[in-house]
Amino acid sequence: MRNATIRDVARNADVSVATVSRVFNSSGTVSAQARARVLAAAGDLDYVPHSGARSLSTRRTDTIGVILPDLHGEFFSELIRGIDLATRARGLHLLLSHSHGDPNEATTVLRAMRTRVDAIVVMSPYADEGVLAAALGGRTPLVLLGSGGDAGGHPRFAIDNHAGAYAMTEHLLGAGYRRIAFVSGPAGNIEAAQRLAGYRDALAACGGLPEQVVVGDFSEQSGARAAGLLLAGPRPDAIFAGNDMMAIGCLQALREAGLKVPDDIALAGFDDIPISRFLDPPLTTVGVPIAELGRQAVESCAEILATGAPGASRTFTPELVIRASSGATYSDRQESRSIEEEEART
Amino acid sequence: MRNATIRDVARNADVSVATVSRVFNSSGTVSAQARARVLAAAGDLDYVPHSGARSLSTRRTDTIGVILPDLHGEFFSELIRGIDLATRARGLHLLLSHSHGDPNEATTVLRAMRTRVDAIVVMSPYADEGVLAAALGGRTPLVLLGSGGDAGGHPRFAIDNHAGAYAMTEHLLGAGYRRIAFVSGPAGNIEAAQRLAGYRDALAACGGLPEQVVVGDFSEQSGARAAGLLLAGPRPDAIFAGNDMMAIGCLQALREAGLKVPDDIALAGFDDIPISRFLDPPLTTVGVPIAELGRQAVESCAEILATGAPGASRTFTPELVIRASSGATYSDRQESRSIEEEEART
DNA sequence: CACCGCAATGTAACCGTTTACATAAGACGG
DNA sequence: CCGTCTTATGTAAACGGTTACATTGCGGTG
Repeated sequence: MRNATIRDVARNADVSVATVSRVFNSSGTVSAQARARVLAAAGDLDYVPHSGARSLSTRRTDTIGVILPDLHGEFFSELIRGIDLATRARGLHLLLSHSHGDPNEATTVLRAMRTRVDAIVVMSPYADEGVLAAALGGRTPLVLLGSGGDAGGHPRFAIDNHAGAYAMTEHLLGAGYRRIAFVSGPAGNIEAAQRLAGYRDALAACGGLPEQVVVGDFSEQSGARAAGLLLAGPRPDAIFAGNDMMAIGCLQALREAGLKVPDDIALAGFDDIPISRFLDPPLTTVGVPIAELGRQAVESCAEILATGAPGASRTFTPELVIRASSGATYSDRQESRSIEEEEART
Repeated sequence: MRNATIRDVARNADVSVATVSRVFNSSGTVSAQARARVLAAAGDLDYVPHSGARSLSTRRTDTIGVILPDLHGEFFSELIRGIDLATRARGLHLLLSHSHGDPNEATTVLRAMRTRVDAIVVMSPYADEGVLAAALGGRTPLVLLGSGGDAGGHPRFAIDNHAGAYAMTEHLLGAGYRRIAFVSGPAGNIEAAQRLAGYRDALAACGGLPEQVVVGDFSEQSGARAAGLLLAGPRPDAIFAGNDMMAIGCLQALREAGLKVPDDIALAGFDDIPISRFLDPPLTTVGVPIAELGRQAVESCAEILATGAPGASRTFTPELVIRASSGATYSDRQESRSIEEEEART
């Protein structure tokens, strides 16, 4: 009940193993008759080439490894969806893992993945890229997802968090809000820091309006907690949450406190995860092309594998998605989603 | 710049390859000195065993393959999270793919995965299990996730959709609603059919109340569409959506129609995805231990790999999660989540 | 002191592919 | 009718591990 090997197929088809291999790889030349016999024999034996043996001799695995910081919530399911789409389109497999912020853990995961994949996509908003690259021994191509420190020559696909947060803050200011609070992502998280900076800079540019910041951890729970804290002090007239999940938490806390959004207090998020538009009120947020980000990271891997050289990095400038929660004109339907992009060599 | 091999390590540590292998596999006996030299040499050379070579000789890949029908939404991200947790805990890798309902596609995906994994978890609410098993040639252990036809001896981890839907319908009846509409999942989807049957049977048991069914496809959009249709006809006093995503779509459509939930119309969902409790009003739904389902499927794979024999199937009896959307007492906080389970040999 | 048992280690076959190279068989022009 | 080219095919050596089996050295025993 052993699995059939290429030799079994060769024997049954009355050809050599080389011919069978050629048929399965569409390489070299094979006569029509031989090909037919091989395929028939392979079908009979239910032959599938052993991927380990193949990768041993070709030094390829046709697999892309993906390491994400977390797997909670819709952001990551969108990201995985985009990644899966791209790998499928290219006939690649997808090996998935996650790692929390801990660089040691990330290193372990990377090393374990190293020999099983041809390239790795890492989203690590904490760890130093140098550490990551070192864990790979410089041999496995690496593509970075999300903002971070120096990319060290690896392609990076990120969004311009500062610009997004700046634009959103400007939008809220433009709508007349003056006491805008910000619910930040966790300390040490680079994306979170950039969003916070965008918010701060926009306030500063507007005559130095006072800031009000509460730190969360990107989860719904922390958003609810943050809203609670904000309501306890001098009440802001708008809350800008560092991501949509926290905005959802805020929304719930505000509701429980008996406040109407946006009448009593405006609310905005960041990411534009799919549910945002289904909230009540629909959430004004910063539109991030999540799935597209994943897709391009995989394409970039494929490019490295094909050409041998790392391709260009790309920073997406996110677009405001104005919905009812910020009190502005309800314009959910317009949502053009024409993503501006900006090319940049690292 | 070749990757270091076991022979390089052996040479540098002045031992044989067998000793190096023993160190890396904690097998056989190795003296403390030899072990130290091997580890030092391996560190110097940044040696990582080639997984292809290893799988070629051990016939193991230490990888679990997972095939899901879709990757949209929070249900799947929860499922993947549970699966990832379990694989990590066991030192296994996770190869992920998805396939739509099409059995041919599922077969292709399965065959492509076959040699790369030790066992496969498949969630396929459409395809015939026989087809799946055939694609594997009976050699790769298979664990099924979700309801379906005959499992053919493979462990199956599912929830009792009928019981869940029946209980929810009873709950709505108990709350006084009499014109309860059901938004069903797509035709041909077994889980959807079971939920529909549960709804029907509960109505029948209650003196044969009239049913009102609209077919959706488990997406938010289809939920919104369904609610639109229901509002066009004789208006129900409660809507029971076949999953939470469609309930979210319904919620939005109802809101746009100017109806208050639950005052004007009650609403219930199925799955208890994490966001459900953050909706306005919080959604009454059928609690499914999503991540746990994924976790157990992986554990079952591990069991097969360890013992060689397929373990027991398990059907989870879901629990009602009563929140405000059904108009009953607001009891979100209680949510005990003590999952009843039911053992069953297939 | 011969012998046994055991711990530590080495040797080499094998796992299932790919592929460089060799070979064979026609086809064809001269 | 013979080189030469082309096309089709076969042979065997990698690829990098694991592991059965052989070997060595040593302490303990009768």
